[in-house]
Formats: sequence, structure tokens, C-alpha cells
Amino acid sequence: MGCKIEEFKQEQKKRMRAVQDSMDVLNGKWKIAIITSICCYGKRRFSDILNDIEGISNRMLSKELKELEINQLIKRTVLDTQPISVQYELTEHGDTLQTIISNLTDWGIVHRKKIVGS
Amino acid sequence: MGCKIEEFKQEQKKRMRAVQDSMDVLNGKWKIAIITSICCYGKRRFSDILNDIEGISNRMLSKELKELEINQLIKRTVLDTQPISVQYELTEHGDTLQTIISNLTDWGIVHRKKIVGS
DNA sequence: CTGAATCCAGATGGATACTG
DNA sequence: CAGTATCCATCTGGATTCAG
Repeated sequence: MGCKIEEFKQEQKKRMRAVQDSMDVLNGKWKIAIITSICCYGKRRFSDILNDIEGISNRMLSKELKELEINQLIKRTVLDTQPISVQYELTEHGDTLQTIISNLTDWGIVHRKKIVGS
Repeated sequence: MGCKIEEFKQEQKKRMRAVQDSMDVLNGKWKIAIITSICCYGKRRFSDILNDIEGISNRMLSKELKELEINQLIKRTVLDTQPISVQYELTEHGDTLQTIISNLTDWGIVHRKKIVGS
């Protein structure tokens, strides 16, 4: 039955789109570092994250934070300090990424050993 | 003890490097689609993969396959046909990616529902 | 059939300076 | 402090053509 094959192909397409959706969210040079920084401390201010991640510029931090917020992974809160500061924390949805990040971490370690041997 | 904090930071750095390693391997517009295509059928020829993935060009397929091969995720075999054809299959190491891809698929589906609502 | 080579547009990201 | 704006180099990937 060609039917079954077609169904299978459709299923595959859906799955590939889903993986791509995840990758789109996680792509960008600093996304994962930012998520890690925030989730590590629970709550984190802009300047804290800027210090946590070596090499990132305020321009990129701002840009990536905005994208993470659009994807509802982090929540942004303006604190009434003088001067103002802004706090970022993971949303519940953002928290669900932890399994993936953990898997990626484990695999990355094995992979590096495999490739570089260290 | 500042020591503990330093240790913690070092640990975090290693973990972030590891996640980044994984992402580097998986990045590129077609990597996951290619892996999926190959692992789906076990063995797959260049032109088959080209047909499996709609929109990919031979230039990109060639490029991404090469990177996957460098990372030891796939094995390339030249078949003695006329004209020659080339077969690709996952290595054992490549197989270990399946958990991650599965995770990314599941999360992507949930995420899409969350964001777009479909 | 399986690529490699070339050309080119658009995206990405760094450096720096500026604003509320 | 938390961004925004601008400029600019590099990277990415598409289209097309050529080669073994």
C-alpha cells in the first residue's frame, strides 16, 4: 500500500519540522550560555549575565535575551532601583529545556573525547 | 570558601563548552534532516538523500555530509557501480545522537503548540 | 552520479559610541 | 544600568556551471 509509505513520510516531515523548531530556538551563538547562566542562579540581572559569559557584548546579550523572551523561555522584570536594573528568570516552559541541555552536555563530552581525545 | 565558587564556575564552563560542542555538530541548516534521512533507511545514497530532503541543493548536501563525516557521525562508502554511487550510513557514534534528536523532536512539538497554538 | 568551483545576496556578529 | 544605533567584516547558503 502506497498509503502507509505516504503516512510514514508525512510523519517524518512533522518530526523534522519539530527538531528544526527546537534548533531555531536554541541557535544563536550565546543562547545556551544565557539560559545556563540564568537557570544556574535562578534570577539574574543583565549586567550579571554580561559578566558570567566571557566574550559576549551587550548588543548580543540584549538581542538574544529578546529572542528568548519572544519564545517564552525567560521572563523579564524591571526592578525599581536607582538606576533601574532588569532581572531575568526562566519561565516554566524554559525550565523544560533542562533535559535537553543536560543531554547535549553529556553527548558533547563524549563527542569531544571521541574527536579530540581529551 | 572562594575555592568552591571557583570550582563551580569551572564546572559550568566545561558544561557550556560541551553543550556548544554538540550544537556545533548539529548546526547547519540540513544536518538533522540528513541524519534523519540516513538513519531512517539504514543506508542511503547521495541522490536518495537529495530527494528525501526537499529544498536542499547538491552543494549543501555535499558540504554537510563532509562535516558529518569529519565528526565521525556517518560513514561514506563508494560503490563500484557504473556510474559510481556513494552510500552513507550512521556510525555507532552517530547512532548515539538518536536520544537527543528524539528529545528535540518532542520538545519542538510542545514548543510549537505553546507559541503558535497549533 | 557525485561532487567541486564560482558568484553573489543576505544574515550574523563584533566594535564602538550614544541614550534614558 | 540596560539597552539602542551605526558601521563593517565575515559567514552562510542559494543558483548555476563544470568535472571525474
